[in-house]
Amino acid sequence: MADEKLPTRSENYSEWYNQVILRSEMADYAPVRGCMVVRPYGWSLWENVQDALDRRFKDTGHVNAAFPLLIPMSFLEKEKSHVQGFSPELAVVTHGGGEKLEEPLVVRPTSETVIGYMYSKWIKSWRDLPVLINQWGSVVRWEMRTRLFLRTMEFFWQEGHTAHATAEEGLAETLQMLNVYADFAINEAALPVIPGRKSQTEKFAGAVNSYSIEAMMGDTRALQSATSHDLGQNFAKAFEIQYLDQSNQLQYCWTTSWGLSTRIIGAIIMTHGDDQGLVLPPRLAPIQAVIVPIYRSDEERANVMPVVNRLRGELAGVRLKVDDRTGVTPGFKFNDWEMRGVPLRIEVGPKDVEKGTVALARRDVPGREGKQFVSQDGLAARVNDLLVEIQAALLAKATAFRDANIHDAEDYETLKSVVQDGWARAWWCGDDACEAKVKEDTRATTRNIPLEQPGGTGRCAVCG
RNA sequence: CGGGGUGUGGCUCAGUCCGGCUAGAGCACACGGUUCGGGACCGUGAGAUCGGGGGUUCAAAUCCCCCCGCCCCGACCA
Repeated sequence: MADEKLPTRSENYSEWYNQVILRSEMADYAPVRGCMVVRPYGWSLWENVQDALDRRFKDTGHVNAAFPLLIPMSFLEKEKSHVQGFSPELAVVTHGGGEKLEEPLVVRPTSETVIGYMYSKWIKSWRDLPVLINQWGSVVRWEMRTRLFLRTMEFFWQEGHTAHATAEEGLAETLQMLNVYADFAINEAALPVIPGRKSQTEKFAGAVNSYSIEAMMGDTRALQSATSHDLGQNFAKAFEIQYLDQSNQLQYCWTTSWGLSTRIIGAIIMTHGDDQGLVLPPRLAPIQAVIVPIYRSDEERANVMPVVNRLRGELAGVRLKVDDRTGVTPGFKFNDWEMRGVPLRIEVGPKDVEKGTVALARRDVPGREGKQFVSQDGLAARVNDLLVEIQAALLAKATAFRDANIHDAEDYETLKSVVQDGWARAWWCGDDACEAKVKEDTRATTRNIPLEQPGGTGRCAVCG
């Protein structure tokens, strides 16, 4: 709880981002460089993310399971492009039980290989398909540069791995889960993401095609917020995941994988946060509303607390915190909860007790304009309505910001200038050379190819 | 790994160029009092092998040599 003001978002975005995380007590630096400790407040947000996703996974027929952390090196080597893509960032265990291991083990950077190995044992018949399994856990990638939540060496995520009988089913699964992510991002996290397909150079190591949802951060940079991969038969062939079809023919399965990580928390912070700190979408916020009782004397306290306790009871359906800390002033508490992004603050003081009111302050509208005095009667209904309203307002604001920073580029000059401070939406012929040229000239990368095409000329903005 | 910075109580830093007495400040922390509707104030107190090692000197946070850590930019990426 530092007393100093945050750096403003516009003045130093990355410093602002770090300070918001540290001061809101979401996470902390670990003793190992590049790693992160997720503190209870941050983890609580992650649990809400997990719940929202798990509901969706179960609705689409998936079940959870757990696979091992350590994977024999030889497993990764079975899929050529997979090992090529991941080998530079592997953490490798060479010793165990005080002795050098015959075969090194890698700490999983992702689990396609072990899961593929298990699937090959489990799947024998078309009756076994589809296999729809998800795992919650953490993975390790030896990143060169790290940032809290956005890119740490160990990160928490879920990874779904499915096996199907046909290419069509595999693709349908890939797109279904992409849509699940988009639905989650938009409706739970209030992130107006754009779902689409990655270019061939940007796709996952070992995939036929990768799909992603891309979100725009407050500095207009893009953040890949979840991915869904159509693995074709690449992993099925590497691990011999085969089944007998109805005509007794041996067939390779078609597999998919999809994942969403704690990076989404970074996305939420960067998208919604402001100069006062975090702004959390009500549907995911660990604390949706905080009651700050205000009193000076024991007598005032005796008048205020019964009202606070009554309101606490009435707000039973809301994730609520009553801040009864002594020794800090109400003004301090206001700022403290704003830093933590709590969507609604309810102030109850002696004047409110007298008038039968409370002060209601919404986090997404800074300053006085976000504060109103309302009757204690019907407070629960009003709070619930406001939480819905705030959720919608955050999405609307982020959508407006995103759209204001996406520019159509029909020719190369326009494209080059537009990507300096926003996203360009441009036609592309699909050629790697054009993609490389853009990256060379502007350092901008292709993000994804939206599933819904935007119209326009249909002529490549790079090569004409 | 390349380029640029930086290392001094828990945090942010001053002091280093030009060596000098007991290493300072603000915040945070503990206790007491006054406060309390937008980050309170006063007093008292605790807390530091000045990143590590070596050297020069009567004397080193400060000068010299070696090592280490961390931060930012680039290559990599959920």
